[in-house]
Amino acid sequence: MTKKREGKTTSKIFDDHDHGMCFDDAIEQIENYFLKKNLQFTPLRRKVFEILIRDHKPLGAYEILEALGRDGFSSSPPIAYRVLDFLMEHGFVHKIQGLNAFIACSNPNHSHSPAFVICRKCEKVAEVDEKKSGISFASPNIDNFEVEKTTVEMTGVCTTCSRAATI
Amino acid sequence: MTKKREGKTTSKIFDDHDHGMCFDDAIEQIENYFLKKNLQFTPLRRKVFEILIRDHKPLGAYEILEALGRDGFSSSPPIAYRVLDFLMEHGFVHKIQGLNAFIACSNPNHSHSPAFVICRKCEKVAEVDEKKSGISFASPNIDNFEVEKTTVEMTGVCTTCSRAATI
DNA sequence: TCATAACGTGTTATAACATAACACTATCAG
DNA sequence: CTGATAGTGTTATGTTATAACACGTTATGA
Repeated sequence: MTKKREGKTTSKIFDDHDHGMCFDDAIEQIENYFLKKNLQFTPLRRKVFEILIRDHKPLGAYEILEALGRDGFSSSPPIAYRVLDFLMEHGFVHKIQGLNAFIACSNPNHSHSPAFVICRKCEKVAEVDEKKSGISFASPNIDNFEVEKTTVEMTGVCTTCSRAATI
Repeated sequence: MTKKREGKTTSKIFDDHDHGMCFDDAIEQIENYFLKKNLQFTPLRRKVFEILIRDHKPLGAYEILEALGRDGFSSSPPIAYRVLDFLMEHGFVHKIQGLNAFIACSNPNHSHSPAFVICRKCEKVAEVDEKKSGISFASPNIDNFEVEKTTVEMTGVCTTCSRAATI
């Protein structure tokens, strides 16, 4: 058994969306995207994305592999890593560095450099928009260094977990 | 042999400091800090810090272990991880999540939430000040979520590496 | 039509990163 | 002297990620 990655929270940023909506929308969006780009949205790729969007929480590669195995797919490590790399390239999945875990993108429709809010107790993660969250990178270029990718993760304790701790 | 982590750059942010100065200063600062806090700056802890500040580049835990071994210290994994945890707790070492590597802090004297600029070719890393770099977290609290720790890493290609590629 | 190249999936093996659990010593407060 | 704490050491193992190669399918195009 791997490390637990579960929990609940009522903090607004963690669940301010209709998840049924989110799931259907996301599938449709990703289908259209790959159709338009002439890329294959194969059963394996679809399944991996569904596993991630279903729970809408970060999953480790080996958790994804277990889920694949349960659903009759091959479950040797390169399977998951390859598909995850592919989905990340196209912005439908992000890696949470602080958890060595992967999460489906919440805003695949607009290009963005996402920031993540992570509860270190329940490990729930919210993807927040740069603008909404008040995070900003004032200068995209730092001293002629061309930034290609930014990782922003904010770790703390969500309201639910902090309330639970003081009861 | 582990992955290579070396390279050169002339990008200003990567070497706008006097390294000899930096080394001596850093050692003095950390000594004073632990003295003041009544914490032990043991030979092992000193050595790990020296290894990191010497090169002033990110090193993996196992690279640090090799260096420890060469210098006559024990080199089983927990040795490095424990000392690194200790030094990180006190802000003298940071972990670069994107590289699974550790680097000596460039500004141990003032509390800060550091941001890192990482060249994905030479893997050189610069620690930049939030203010100087134009990075800012406009709101420390997001929807009642108390942020305890932020990870900010910007990956790209430094001027030296991008010049080398086009020649 | 038959190479051959590109892609997607599959396999085995191994590398790279990190921690658990316990042992031993030294130091220090009571 | 005794027990608690801190620091280091050890063995073993857990967790995350990639290398290298095999095989089938599909598209290209000489």
